[in-house]
Amino acid sequence: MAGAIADPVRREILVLLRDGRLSAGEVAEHFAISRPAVSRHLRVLRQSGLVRAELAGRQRFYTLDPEPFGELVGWLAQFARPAGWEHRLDALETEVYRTRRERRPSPDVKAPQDIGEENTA
Amino acid sequence: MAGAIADPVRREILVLLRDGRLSAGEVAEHFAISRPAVSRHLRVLRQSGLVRAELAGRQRFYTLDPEPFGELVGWLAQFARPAGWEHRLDALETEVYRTRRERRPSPDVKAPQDIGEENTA
DNA sequence: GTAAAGCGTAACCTACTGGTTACGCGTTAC
DNA sequence: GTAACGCGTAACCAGTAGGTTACGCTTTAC
Repeated sequence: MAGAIADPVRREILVLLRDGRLSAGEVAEHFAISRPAVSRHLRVLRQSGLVRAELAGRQRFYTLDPEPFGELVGWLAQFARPAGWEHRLDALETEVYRTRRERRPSPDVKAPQDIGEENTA
Repeated sequence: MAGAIADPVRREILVLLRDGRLSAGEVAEHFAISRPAVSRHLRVLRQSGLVRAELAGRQRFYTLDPEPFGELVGWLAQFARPAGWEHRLDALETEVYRTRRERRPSPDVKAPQDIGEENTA
């Protein structure tokens, strides 16, 4: 997870995906490096759970998954000095998880199909 | 900055330092790796501004600097879905910076002496 | 059916990272 | 003054990360 964010290209991919889903090719267009290189960055992001891929014909659309970010923020929270920030972040994290559950009400709605990933975060 | 957090040893060092300042040797005791290896991790943390060293005789005491954490949290905030979290984090960040200023009221109080670092964050 | 498009994987190479041991420098102890 | 302590740096080495090109598979277009 932290390692996934350490790379500047991956961070930029995350920013791109912030505004909506993009196909692998659309993501690759934004970079000077080769498409396979971008493809591997996307794989790292997938495996750390920051991004989710959905198959649509011969294309793969990538979407942000906000959940793991809350996890990192939760870890960072223990280092903040000002009293109160930690509690507020706890509430915030809870909110993140709740929102996630609400976004996936029934797991059998598989249109489009999610691609399985080991999630080695 | 993000790279500094990516390493598990460095993350554990930060956790150790959370409860107060430690000398380089005390930090090293907690790990199975050699002292020079720990020393280099401490240097990375210093250069990314996450940690500050103060000279005391032949010892070097390390302290957390909470400020850069707020920076990372601020970056992460843009990826959170639930409405409201971003604003609350903005306020939180402000609080971090304010607290930091208050902790260093006069820069000419140099006892103990801070060690300069390029801060290549 | 055949060609092209869209992605991913494999194999390879280089550069960096993180570990080690050897060493040097300043500080404390005696 | 001399020895021991605390810590950092230097030199070296192995493993990993990130880049490239070549290739293969599935889907769309004709």
